[in-house]
Formats: sequence, C-alpha cells, structure tokens
Amino acid sequence: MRGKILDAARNLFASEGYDAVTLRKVADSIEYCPATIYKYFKDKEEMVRALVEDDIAMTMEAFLPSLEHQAPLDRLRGICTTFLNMGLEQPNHYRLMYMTPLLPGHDPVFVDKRSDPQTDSYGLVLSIVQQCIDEKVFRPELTDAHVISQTFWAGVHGVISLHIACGNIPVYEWRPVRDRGVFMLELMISGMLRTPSAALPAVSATPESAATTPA
Amino acid sequence: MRGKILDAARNLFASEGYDAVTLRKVADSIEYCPATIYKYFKDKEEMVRALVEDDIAMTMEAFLPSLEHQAPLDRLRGICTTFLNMGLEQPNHYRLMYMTPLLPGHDPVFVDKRSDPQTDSYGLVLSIVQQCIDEKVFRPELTDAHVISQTFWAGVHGVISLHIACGNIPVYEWRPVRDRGVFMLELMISGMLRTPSAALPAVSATPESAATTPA
DNA sequence: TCACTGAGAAAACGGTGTTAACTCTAGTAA
DNA sequence: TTACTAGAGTTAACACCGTTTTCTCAGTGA
Repeated sequence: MRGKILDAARNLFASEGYDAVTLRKVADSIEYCPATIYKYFKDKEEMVRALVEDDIAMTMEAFLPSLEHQAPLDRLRGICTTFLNMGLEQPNHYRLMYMTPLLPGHDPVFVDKRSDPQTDSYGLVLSIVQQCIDEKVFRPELTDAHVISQTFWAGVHGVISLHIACGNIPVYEWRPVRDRGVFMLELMISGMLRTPSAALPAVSATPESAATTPA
Repeated sequence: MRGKILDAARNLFASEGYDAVTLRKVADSIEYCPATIYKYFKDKEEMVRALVEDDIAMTMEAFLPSLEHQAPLDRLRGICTTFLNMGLEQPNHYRLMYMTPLLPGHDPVFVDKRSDPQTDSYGLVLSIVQQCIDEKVFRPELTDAHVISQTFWAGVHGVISLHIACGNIPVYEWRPVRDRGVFMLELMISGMLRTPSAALPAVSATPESAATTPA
C-alpha cells in the first residue's frame, strides 16, 4: 500500500514534473482520499523522502557495472559518468535529490540511511578514491580521500545542476552538456594526476539544441 | 513604491529564508493589503524576478575590484572567488538565482537582461577567458572560450550549490567549503594550464563545524 | 459641479498541506 | 453469537497560499 502511493507519486513526478506532485493529485490517481495518505506517511516530506531513498538505492545499483573495471581510476570514471547520465536523463529526480535543501528538522533516520556504504554512493566513491591514492595515481600532496571525493562530486554536480537550473537560457550559448560533463571529469582528473594526461577531451562547439528540462 | 515592496521582500527573504517569502507576508510587513502588490507586479514571479535582477547587478559590481589584477588568470581567479564568497554568504539569494529552474513561460526581457555584457557576469568571464586564451595561458587544444567559461562556472557553482543542498548532512564529513571552493578553482586551472602548476592548495582536514544554510 | 482615474481595501475563489471526527469493516475474545 | 476493538478510509473543516473581482474613495482636470 505504501508502495502503491509511492508508485503513483513517482509516475506523477516523472510525467508532470517537479511542482506537480501534490498530495491531492497522488490521492486522486490511486482513487483514495487525500487524508488516507496520512495513515501511511507522517506528512508530505516523509513521503517524498521515501521516494528519494528508493532513488538512492537505484543509483547504487546503476553504479555496480562500473566496478568491473580493473584500474581504480576507470572505476571512478565509470561512476562519475553514470551519475552524470542519470542526472541529465532524470532531471526531476535529480532536482529532488540534490538540489532541494533538507529542512532543518530533518529525520536522523534519513541521514543515517545515507551513511551506509552498502546503500549510499558516497562511501563507494570514497573507497575508490582511496584506492587511487594507495596506487599513487594522484599527486603526492593529495592525501585526503574526502577532499578528492567531495571535489569530484561537486564538479559533476555543478555541470548537472547548472544545466537543470539555467540550461534553458539561450544567451549563454551552452555547449552540449554531456560533452561538458566528460570534459569536467577529465579536467579534474588531469589536474590531480601525478603524471598529467596528454590532452583533454574535445567538446563540440555547436550550441545545445534545447534544454532537456521538463516542467 | 516598487522599491518599498522589493525592500520588504528582500528583508523577509534574508531573515526568514527561502520559503518564507509569501505575498501576504510581504504585504503585511509594509502594512498593505496583498492585492495591492498586484498593482505594481503582474504576479509573484515578476516580483521575484525584479529581486533577482537587482542581485545580478550587485554581483556585477562585486566583480569590479577583481578587474584590477594585471594577469588575466588572476582576474579570473578574483571573479571566481568573489562568486564563491557571495554564494556562501547569501545562500538564499544564491538558491533563488542559480538553483531554481525558470518556468517554461519565462519572460524574454529577463533573459535578454542576462545577455548584456555590461549587466551580466557571464560576458565578463567570457572576455577574460578569451584573454587567457590569447596570452597562451591554457593548453593549446583549449580554444573555445565558452567551454572554458561554462566549466569554471559549473565547478564553482557545484561547490556552492552542493553545500547549500546537502551541506547539513553530517555523515559526508564535509571538508571546509571555502577551502574546497579554492581547491576546485585551482584544480581546474591546473588542469587547463599549458605549464602545470607546482602544487594544489591545501584543504583543512577538519570537518566543517556546521552548515551556513539558513531556513 | 461632474465625470474620471487610480491607489488601496475587502472579499472571495480555487488550490495547497494538514487535522479532527466520523463510519464501517474485519477480526477476536468471551 | 455477541461484544469489543483496531484500523482503513471518508468527510469536513482549518489555515495558508497566489490570484481575481469588486468596491471605496480621494484627487484631478474640464
């Protein structure tokens, strides 16, 4: 039943966009009365949070194929590009997960869920970055895996979130966002490498056709 | 009178946070009736937009001191760190300006305002990046000023916006966000330089005390 | 004096999240 | 069988939101 509500919310969310998720519409779409939802969720925030938790778990699954690569740096590449693709393909979910500040009275349970390395992706990135450090891939002064992980995260997140928020403003002559994401990733890697890479990837100079941001 | 409304909105916005800006509260705080605001603004979005336009102009002014530097790369550094500081010091305004997608039916006038190099900061960054290219500061394959500008923007934006959205989740063991912003900037520069820099800036390994994100 | 204009207010409309009170059904213990 | 209980679901309301319609009323030019 909880799942039924969440499925309805997820559909509504993906089809009609970020602002369309209202308790009454969710209730309507499963033909219940709005108040019924409160039998299963404390309030709307908790419902949305359950949605985000599911998405986090799905993110983790999407990362698994990247772990097949032998070199830790390639595993890091794979995870970052997967993250990039997910953010660009599902901007509504991305906005919900990473662009909406949690309210101050956040549930500790939710926060704890994020810390489990089996569930959350940050711990995974952290461990792979540590492997890169151990194999002396990065410059010798780069010793803190947290700094590196948070920087990679911020870089890829910057490309995605800026595209979602400002990607439909044409005057900036945006270059293709996927190219820019890969460019950002390789740029950060290149800046961190002990032995710098030969060249950075090319980015198409043709402006982006249209933003992929739904309502 | 328009200014009176905007001032009230700005105060309410900075003091009570992002979600507290409601037409009724703005009207109350200047002791007018809510409907009166509609004599001066078409709707709430137009009021908020006027607020953002003012902030954009103020951003531009804050950039001016950075233009004093002789080397174009230092001008770029100055603008990026100024942008970083502003985002971290005024997260509510930042969220409004760069983390809230414009609705599809956006006003072209607003978009045009963003394109004016005298008013908007993107054109400024673009010209400085072009000067760096002309002075052969960057790698030879980096020829498109748009790609570079958009990447710098995304990098700094990533640090700021990720901090605003997720900075109060303690399990990530965030390193100090200001340090990370500088690190990100120097990392991107280092990756782009024709002659790589000797070392990257240090980042304190002590976790951040608390997020600076208001309600 | 009179019509007109425009600032501001009052009140309502439809929408939102949320809650209290109620019905009704299913299951269970005596 | 009967009485009781727990809980799913509904109804109706509350307070708040953005917005619109209608109104008042003071000021102004002819």
